[in-house]
Amino acid sequence: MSTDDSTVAQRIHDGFDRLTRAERQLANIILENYPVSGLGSITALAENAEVSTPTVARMARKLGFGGFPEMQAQLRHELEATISDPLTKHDKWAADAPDTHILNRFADNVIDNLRNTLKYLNAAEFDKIVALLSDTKHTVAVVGGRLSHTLASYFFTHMQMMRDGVTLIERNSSSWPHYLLSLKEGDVLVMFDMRRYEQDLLRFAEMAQARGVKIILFTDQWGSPAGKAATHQIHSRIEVPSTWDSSVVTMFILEAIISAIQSQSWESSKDRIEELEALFEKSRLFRKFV
Amino acid sequence: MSTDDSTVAQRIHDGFDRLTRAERQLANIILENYPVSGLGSITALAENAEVSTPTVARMARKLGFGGFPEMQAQLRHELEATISDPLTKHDKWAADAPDTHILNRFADNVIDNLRNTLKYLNAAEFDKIVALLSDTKHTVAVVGGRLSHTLASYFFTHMQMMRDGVTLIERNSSSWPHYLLSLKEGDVLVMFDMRRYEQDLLRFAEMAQARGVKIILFTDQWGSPAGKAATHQIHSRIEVPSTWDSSVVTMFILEAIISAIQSQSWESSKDRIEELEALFEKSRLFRKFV
DNA sequence: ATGGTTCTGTCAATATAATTACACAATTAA
DNA sequence: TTAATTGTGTAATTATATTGACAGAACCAT
Repeated sequence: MSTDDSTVAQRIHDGFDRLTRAERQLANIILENYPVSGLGSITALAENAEVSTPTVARMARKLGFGGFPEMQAQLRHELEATISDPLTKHDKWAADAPDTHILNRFADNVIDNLRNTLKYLNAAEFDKIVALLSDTKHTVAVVGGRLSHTLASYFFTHMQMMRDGVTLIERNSSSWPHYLLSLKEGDVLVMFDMRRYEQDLLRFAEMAQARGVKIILFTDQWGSPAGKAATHQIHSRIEVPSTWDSSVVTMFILEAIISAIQSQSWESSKDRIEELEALFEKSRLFRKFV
Repeated sequence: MSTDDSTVAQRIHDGFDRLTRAERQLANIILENYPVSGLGSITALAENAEVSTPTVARMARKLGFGGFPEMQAQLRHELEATISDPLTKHDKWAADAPDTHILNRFADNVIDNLRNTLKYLNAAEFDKIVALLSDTKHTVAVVGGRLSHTLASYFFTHMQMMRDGVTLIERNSSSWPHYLLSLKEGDVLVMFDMRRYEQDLLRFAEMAQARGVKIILFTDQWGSPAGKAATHQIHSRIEVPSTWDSSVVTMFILEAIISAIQSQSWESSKDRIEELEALFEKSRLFRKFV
């Protein structure tokens, strides 16, 4: 009996002549709503095709499977191939390196992370976040954890170029109460808290929430405990073949947000940016190196 | 409990905040390969998510189903709808947003950047960079420009966890001569210089090169002038539909490098990292907030 | 640190699914 | 028509999946 990996549909077609009356009846039901009808229990399938369960089991054998569960596993396997995005199946990224090279494995993984993050990211919520951050009537404070401080800093740098009233909260939590004092009701706190969630950030979030501050939380797929206090949160997929987690997807979202804010407030920020560029030009003169 | 007919994915998202740690872990596995991973037995799913079977059953209840089989039936039902609906497209990133939404445009663009960057990235050179950075006989200094300082800082933070002799050079270029003094022949300088290349960085690179320092330069597709002085350089694609450039691809390569260094020097860095983690645990006690 | 609370896994019980054995039905060849 | 053959369903058996009870672990507030 063939133990190849051809699809169930293929096997049914190839072996159709050898099938008996009841089996053909069953085969047609399977093909009719393929492959979903084959994914329930053997009993359900048998009832659906109006044959007995042993008929189903026998046919699975006849098609070369060890039994019904084996055939079902094959169906699931096929389904997976059908459903997954062809983009992720891009076989190689760095052409001159083997598939197993870290660059290729990393690339597959990151794309997968991005895809799964975006699949479940709510676009309406994204837009709300952009609106909140564009609103210059309220100040924006940015805070990050041990490893995510860099993301906070990256975001801050760009925000600062676009608008007034943006603060980067220092890494050292002993100074946080001071920052808290200056946050008023309606102000916005952008927080980063990834795996190995930090106590201090949770406390900070709770206290900020108590003051009526709106919190935008960037966290991972499992969710920081600070989520309880957050107005909006974005979950990024962060797992990669590494000892550490990946910030790539979060960075991606930050950039998309920055871009959205920018295009939304282009008129008001255009001058600001030009002015800023001019200042940098000028300051360069002072910084003659050596 | 709601007995509506919303999708499992929907329910997971709506109820995510109410889910516990193990449940979130499970939820992510379900969403990761949706809906296929949920179509096997409860046992298989539990193993896949590394939780116990009762956790799976409990979550199904929590999401408003009568039990696991009921949830599974819903998954099959959804699948049927998805498969028979020819309009379901898999070529969108954020499914609930229009093609023209910034998230989708950004995603297309970033993937393109990644693809083109990797296409022209030399794997052998990548490996040489990894080897250079793994070599603890020489020190590593990291320096960035106005906007790329965050990348420098991100890289530094991770390098510091893996090995000794890593320095982050401050943003302010007036102090750079001091850093230069401590760089000896054979030492490694990691430099970031993207579009709007900075004079100071170029000078710094030249002087470092004169001292026999090996320079690893991260730059954009057009190449920083500091490339003349660099031993190795990596060009990332940085253009996106935004006023600013994207750091996503560079971040990706940094993480791949970090991962490669890590797995190469796992034996020697394992203890270091454990020790570090222990120290962080301890210091947490001092950091009681408020 | 400590006691209370919530979470989560192990194990046992129960329910369901899948297979086997077998008897009868249908089909075919003489 | 009838004996042989093949096909099919029922019922029993076995295997597997699912759920429930509980106890230890983790977490949280004090």
